[in-house]
Amino acid sequence: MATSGDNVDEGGTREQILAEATRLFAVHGYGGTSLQTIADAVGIRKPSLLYHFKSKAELREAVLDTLMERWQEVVPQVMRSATSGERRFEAALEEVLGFFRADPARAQLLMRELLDRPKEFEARIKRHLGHWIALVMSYIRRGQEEGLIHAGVDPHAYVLHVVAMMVTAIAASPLTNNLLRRHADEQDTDRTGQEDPLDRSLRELVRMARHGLFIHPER
Amino acid sequence: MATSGDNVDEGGTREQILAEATRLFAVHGYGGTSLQTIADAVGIRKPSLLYHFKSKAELREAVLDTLMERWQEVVPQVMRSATSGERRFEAALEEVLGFFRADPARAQLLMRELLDRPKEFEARIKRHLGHWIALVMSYIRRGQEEGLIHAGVDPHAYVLHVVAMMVTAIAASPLTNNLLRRHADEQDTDRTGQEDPLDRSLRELVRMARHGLFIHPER
DNA sequence: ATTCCAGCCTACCAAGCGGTAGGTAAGTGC
DNA sequence: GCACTTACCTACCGCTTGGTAGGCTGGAAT
Repeated sequence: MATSGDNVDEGGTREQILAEATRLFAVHGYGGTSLQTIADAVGIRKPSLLYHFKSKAELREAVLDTLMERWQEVVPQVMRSATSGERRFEAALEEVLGFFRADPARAQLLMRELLDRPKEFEARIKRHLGHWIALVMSYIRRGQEEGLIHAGVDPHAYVLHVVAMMVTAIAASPLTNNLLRRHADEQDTDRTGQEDPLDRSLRELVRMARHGLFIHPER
Repeated sequence: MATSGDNVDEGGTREQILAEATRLFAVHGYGGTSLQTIADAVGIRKPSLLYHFKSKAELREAVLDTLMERWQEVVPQVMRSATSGERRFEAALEEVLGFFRADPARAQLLMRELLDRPKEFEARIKRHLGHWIALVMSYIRRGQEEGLIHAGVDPHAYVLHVVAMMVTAIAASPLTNNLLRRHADEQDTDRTGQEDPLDRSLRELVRMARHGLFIHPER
């Protein structure tokens, strides 16, 4: 465990395991990833892996906890964006998108947990997102009272849809990329000859979120 | 295999297998469902199941093909809704939502395929949805030319987001239900004392889709 | 009457799974 | 020098998995 190990990189075996497990769980799912596969990816034997994590389930917990930790680190920045000036909403939205774009495995992991363990997922959401969601909701309600936001908006349902959209858009980006690319088209949209399909997808997402919320979305 | 078999219901063993497999694949995923479990659910032995479907992979194909068949049966009605009068867009949207609400397993199944086999999923999407998506896109473009629809809308990205939203909203409904329910609240929203959270969620979804598209969404 | 075959069964297999037992080499503290 | 810990290893276990081999049964066709 010397600072410069006997191999090449070495960044702490435990951290390496977490990284590989995150990646593999995201791509193949928890049930679809064997401890053997993870151990191979790290370059150790299976029992060595079980030395660091007592069971596969514990490894999954650790992976999700790490993900949520990273999220909690970002929340303050999101809040800061959300309370500085006028474009609070959009800034916060971009911040959240940035979190998932930084590692799309996060989005895939969340979608898989939603499908595989809905009850546990719900608990985790409430624990780590409840506070943040409530804040955005109160912001929306204030906007409604001030006449800036459509009265017809259901704040809670709206927030959930927008969050779900962001996660889905990132998790589905390999597919969206291909679907949007072949329509590179007749150079009619803008000036950029070719734009990243994910950028295009997320731009439209933000536009939809804005128009769904504000009475005067242009500005 | 008489019309009224020796047991109780009997609706064709093959069809029963497909039904149970669809349900179980949706809940636990393809890899998370063993042939044994499916056989138990149907009430036969595993080799009998493999008599009807040569392999597990073939069973999955059959399940997805059946799902897509059902979808193809609905498409004409969606089109009919989409070409009758003014509220084309919303009618088509409700029709699609109805398809998934009729059996939420459909939505879960699609999300799982998206995550587990993105390439095959993309091919299937192109084959079965390509035509329909292109039609909606051309409708949007016409609306833009007529000044009814925001010029800023990216038709393709918009359609993909809305479809993804619908599927996600249905697939995540068990979670959404609980999250939205506890806010039964202070009777301030409407007149209905208690509304189905899924209805509420989908109403907001449709509202978002409408405001994201039309320049004058109210009417 | 016999043949055939669909539809189901029991019995079995190799491979892979998560996890355990127990050992070893390299440090670390006293 | 010795006890102890950390981090890894080989070897193995019980169990489940998808899939196969082959046998039984009852109804339809010849």
